[in-house]
Amino acid sequence: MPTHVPDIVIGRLPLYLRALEHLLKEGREITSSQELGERLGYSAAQIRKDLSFFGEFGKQGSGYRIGYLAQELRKILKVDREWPVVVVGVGDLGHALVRYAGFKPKGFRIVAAFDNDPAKIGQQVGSLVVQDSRLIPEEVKRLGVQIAIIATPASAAQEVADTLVAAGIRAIVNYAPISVKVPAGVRIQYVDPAVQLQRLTYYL
Amino acid sequence: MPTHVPDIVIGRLPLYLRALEHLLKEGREITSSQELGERLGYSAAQIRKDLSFFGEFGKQGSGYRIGYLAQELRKILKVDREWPVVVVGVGDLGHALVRYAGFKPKGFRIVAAFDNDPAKIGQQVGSLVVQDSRLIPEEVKRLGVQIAIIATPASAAQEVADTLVAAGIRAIVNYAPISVKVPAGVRIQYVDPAVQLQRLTYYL
DNA sequence: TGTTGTGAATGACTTCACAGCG
DNA sequence: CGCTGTGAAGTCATTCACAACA
Repeated sequence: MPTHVPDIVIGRLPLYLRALEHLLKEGREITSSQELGERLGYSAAQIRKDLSFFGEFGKQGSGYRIGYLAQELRKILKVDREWPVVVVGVGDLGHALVRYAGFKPKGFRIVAAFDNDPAKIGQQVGSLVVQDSRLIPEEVKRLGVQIAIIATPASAAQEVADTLVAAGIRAIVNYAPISVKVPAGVRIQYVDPAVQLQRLTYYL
Repeated sequence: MPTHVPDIVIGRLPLYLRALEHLLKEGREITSSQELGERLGYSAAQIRKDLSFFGEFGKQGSGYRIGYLAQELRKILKVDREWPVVVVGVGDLGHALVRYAGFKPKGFRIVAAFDNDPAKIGQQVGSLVVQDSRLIPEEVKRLGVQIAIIATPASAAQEVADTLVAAGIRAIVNYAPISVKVPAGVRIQYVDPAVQLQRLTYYL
């Protein structure tokens, strides 16, 4: 429905949702843009403006019903369902992501893990068995997966990304420390642990 | 020297540095804002403008000497040295971060790991032994650490952040799925694996 | 010629401020 | 009365476009 929503707004919505879920867990039922903003470090106006891209969710004078707004945000973000996700690269980081308990309650389930190291293929990780990377095309198609996490070394990331995209993947979170090229229409998010730290040292 | 540099510019510099290091590894000596931009998905003008906050690093007609520009960026970002870093929370994710090989070449070394779980305290992780979280204040001071990574559950993150800040930490990367309050002057970066995924589903 | 560095122009995002309504 | 939703204003970021120069 919204004509066009800036990426930067979409990027904040999961944070709003996360804060609402925490409030709910505290037993709260109503909140305000003011309170949300204080928790998250955004202005109240920012939050109201962001939400206004999608509709009217609050009540003048009282604020937002937390459960309702959370559910609306889940719908907007399409996390009112469970998305299957594959992980490629089962080193320490990939291993941790495959076992990460935080995905399930947020709408994601890791359904397959791949590696090209014969020593890792066949190993049990969480409830999954690591599969040969050569099976990515057929498994991604078979499982109907659209989302992948890359956790390989930098040297493998571009080739893995190409394979994933060819197999039908349309969204990638890349933990490998390199930028990869993907065709228009494929979204990608970067998480390089070292880059996160390097964004802080300037200020020290 | 620069009057004031927007955070968003600082946030891109580590990506420029990373791309330059990859180019160097490919044996290249010279690059251009054009080429860098194509690799990273930014406009050439963006890159030139960003660099112009800090000085003049290129040559008209030819471009940038890669090794030189990389070294200048390291100086600007203050990663032309090795920063000690502590990790709090040694679950799967913390474990992977403590052992992550990618920090060292980017200017960081994990010098201590803490957890409050008696089953984890005393365990060897990489070259470190997990210490009791109660030792954070004295260890952070003793080691002179200014940077911390939080990889605890959400429920512990605020208390851990408070302890870290009180101990002298001035920069935090928070992998816990919650926003924490820190006093002005303490910088914080968030990496919530589920949020990264939730930023993608909207577009599917 | 090719590419930088940079003011000027454009575009995008955030904040303001208040009408409107519960 | 308090808080939302939202145009308008203000601020910040990006792109343009070109002089300067190797």
